[in-house]
Amino acid sequence: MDTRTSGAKRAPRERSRTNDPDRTKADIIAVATEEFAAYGLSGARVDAIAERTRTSKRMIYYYFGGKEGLYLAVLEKAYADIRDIEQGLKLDVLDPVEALRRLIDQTFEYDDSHADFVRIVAIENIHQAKHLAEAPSIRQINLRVIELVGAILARGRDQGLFRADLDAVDVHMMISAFCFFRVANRHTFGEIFQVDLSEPGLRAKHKRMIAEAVLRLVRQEEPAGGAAGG
Amino acid sequence: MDTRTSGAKRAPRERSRTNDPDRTKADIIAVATEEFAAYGLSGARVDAIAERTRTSKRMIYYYFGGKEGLYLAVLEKAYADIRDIEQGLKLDVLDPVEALRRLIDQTFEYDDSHADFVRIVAIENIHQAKHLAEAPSIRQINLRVIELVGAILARGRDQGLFRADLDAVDVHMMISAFCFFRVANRHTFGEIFQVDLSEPGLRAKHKRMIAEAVLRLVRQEEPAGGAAGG
Amino acid sequence: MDTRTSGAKRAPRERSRTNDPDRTKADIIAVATEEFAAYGLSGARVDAIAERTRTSKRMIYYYFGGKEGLYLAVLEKAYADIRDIEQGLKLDVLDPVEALRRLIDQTFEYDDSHADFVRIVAIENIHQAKHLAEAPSIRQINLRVIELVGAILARGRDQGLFRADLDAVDVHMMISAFCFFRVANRHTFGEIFQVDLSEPGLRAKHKRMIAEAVLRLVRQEEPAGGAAGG
Amino acid sequence: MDTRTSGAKRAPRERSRTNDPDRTKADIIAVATEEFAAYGLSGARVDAIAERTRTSKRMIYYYFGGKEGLYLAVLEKAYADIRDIEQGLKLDVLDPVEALRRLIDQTFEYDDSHADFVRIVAIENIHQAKHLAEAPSIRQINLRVIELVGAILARGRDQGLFRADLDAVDVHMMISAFCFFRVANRHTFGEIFQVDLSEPGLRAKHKRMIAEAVLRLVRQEEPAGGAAGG
DNA sequence: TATGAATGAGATTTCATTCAT
DNA sequence: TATGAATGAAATCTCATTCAT
Repeated sequence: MDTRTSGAKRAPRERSRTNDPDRTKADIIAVATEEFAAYGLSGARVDAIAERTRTSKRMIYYYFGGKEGLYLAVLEKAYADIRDIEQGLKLDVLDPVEALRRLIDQTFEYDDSHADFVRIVAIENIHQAKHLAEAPSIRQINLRVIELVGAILARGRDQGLFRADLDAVDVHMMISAFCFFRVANRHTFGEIFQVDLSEPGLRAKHKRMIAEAVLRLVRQEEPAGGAAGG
Repeated sequence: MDTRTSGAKRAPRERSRTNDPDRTKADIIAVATEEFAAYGLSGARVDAIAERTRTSKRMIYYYFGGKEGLYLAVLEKAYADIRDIEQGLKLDVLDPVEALRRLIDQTFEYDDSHADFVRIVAIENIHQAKHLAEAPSIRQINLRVIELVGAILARGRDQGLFRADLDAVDVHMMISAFCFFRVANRHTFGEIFQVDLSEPGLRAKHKRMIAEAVLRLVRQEEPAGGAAGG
Repeated sequence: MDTRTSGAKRAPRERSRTNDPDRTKADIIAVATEEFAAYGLSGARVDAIAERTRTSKRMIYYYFGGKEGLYLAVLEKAYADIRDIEQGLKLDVLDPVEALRRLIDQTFEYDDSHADFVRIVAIENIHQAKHLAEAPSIRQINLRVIELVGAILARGRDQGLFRADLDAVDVHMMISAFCFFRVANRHTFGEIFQVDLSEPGLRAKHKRMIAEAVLRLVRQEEPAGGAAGG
Repeated sequence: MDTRTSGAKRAPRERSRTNDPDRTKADIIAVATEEFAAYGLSGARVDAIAERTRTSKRMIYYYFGGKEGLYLAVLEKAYADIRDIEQGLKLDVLDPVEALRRLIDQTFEYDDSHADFVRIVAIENIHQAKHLAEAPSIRQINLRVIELVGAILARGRDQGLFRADLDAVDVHMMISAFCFFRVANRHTFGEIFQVDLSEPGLRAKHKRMIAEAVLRLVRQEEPAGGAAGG
């Protein structure tokens, strides 16, 4: 070859060659999720990801095109994973209040046990959701939760239990805000106020609190109520 | 990859020898705040900050020791700025309900109009608040808000208006969570649900909503209430 | 700094620090010209260029932005160098035939002694002149030669010496084609026909030949001439 | 940097198992010719070639040993194709002037309609014809044109029409130079002088011009001629 | 004969930081 | 106090090539 062209000098392999693309890709995504969650998009290192993978750095480029492509795959996987959980909640067989409480508990538990997901979403917001904007598949996944909330609210309203001036997006944001913040801002909040938000007692208290807050909010006020006046 | 395509390209200011260290430092911090808020700690570029500064890159090292020192200064400034606002709230002359409502409004407005602060805090959480941990001054500044909430809650409890099982940290987190999430997660939330959270109408609705949610939550339930039962 | 951020570990310098940007840039361009001429744009290696430079690879990016920026600088320099030569030819004091002959000789000598220039131009043609298209400064430089040829042709025509149906671009192409080909295609031509085009005797013969060919071509044919008949 | 932005993106052909080695090889060579012509030896990508081929990348290595072997095959094919054209010219039945004119026209047309050939030769010169040097078969193929020119010149000389001091290689170079340059340097020349050398009118003019130039050059000067004197 | 997965080696480029003045 | 030039180290990415089937 041209004296200036790189030529691959073969050396004995060390890694296990799977020839199973899906497994290879899933492996890379799993490792990358942790790295991106830990250090952010800019802070994560392709080398570091590759090192913890069953394959080599080269495969990241082979399958994902680059660091940003890998990040996008991680983002998609992170959002896709939620959908599976939402299935089987059987919310429609519960009365509205119970259904809403169950959905809140579900959200609380999910965020609490999926800190990586919470961090990835926080990171995507730092990037102004520009990757999300280019992955329309992700959107559909998440719209489902709005349908769920909307159905519960409608039933509650029909039964005269819930007020009519809040819609599904408002309520979902209320729920998400609390469950998300508790995990995403755990470090600054804990550092400043010297509390450990993951401590079981506090965790349980907050789980009750968010459910109560949302339920009190959506409940139809008795005519004589005055909390909102002022 | 280019994670910096978005973001306003501002023309570099003309440099002039000020010989006013405080002004120079303040200028650097102001520029750096925007850059860190826009790109994160790892994503921000010292070169980019220096270019937009009135002085040269060397000054960043002269005054702040390096990128991380500058970030720390930005972080301290971001938290310190809140204190000014808390002055003059005169919460103690208001009745508990009004005082709490006022504090909530204040938090809502502050986060809404200080997106850079919100983003810096989100970024610091990505880094697990390890810089915050080394800046004890920040902690003290922020503990004040807990005192304020605590005083309001105590008065309300004394008057039989507020329940006794929630403490200041719980309530502060409730308030912060919503106000913060609305700004920090604006991009992913807006993208997924196709809503513009900064739209004035929605903004006003959410401002009312968070106040109502907190007030309903802390209020002493009438004996016959049953919404929270299950 | 962040545990994941690269930090520069200082080591004693080895290279001579000039602090003379123009000299540094000129040095890089000179080396790069040889490398690009030898291996083409894709074939040249930034590492190889840097190694032969007084400075480091980093400076190539500092001053030229990247490999392609450096190539563009090389291209501009290559074309700019011709202009200097064209000055001082004093073609206007010679009679048309002599002026033309002198210009041809000049072109012949230039291409012959500037093989790198010839090769760079050949390389730029491989890239379809897309870099040239983005460097309008280069164009102006070269238009001058057309003016020179045009003036000579006009004078010759006025004196009834030259024919009127060939314009400056045609004649310039004729001259360039031969002078350029002799250098650019030296290798394949020499290999196939086993001749050394740089051998002094052949070189002199071809220099005479191209002058003669052009002069015979532009000369006004005697009425009875029949070379063009067929 | 992307040196590949230009160039047609063709959809990959559907692969089918042909089991026809010659056809497979010819297919690969055809695709490779385009790629090498478009990007040069270093610039062409084995992946890109393979993608546009009817077969897989592995076949390139199976049949040609590697990138350079494939390039060599392309080079050989490019030169070999000329031979077919030279057959059937029947130059020996024409008088010397007509024969020469016909050969010139032929060269002009060939280069004009085989830009890839021209580019491959230019590329091989960038590499100093070192591949050509190792392919003696190519040499023999091309020597034939020298015989043709030589025979014409000899006949012309015998008839007192042509001068005696130019040999076949000189004249062939003269012809080649012009025909080749017009195609090879089309891009820089066109860009600088803002002319389209492939435009039919200019093309026809240049075709006439090169024939005239060569014929005038080789013709025996009348004793009284003086244009070449100085 | 044929293929998609996989890869070592080296290429280009970026970045926080420091030096000479 | 201030600056523009300069840089080592490491990051991202590319490429010709080969393996397992």
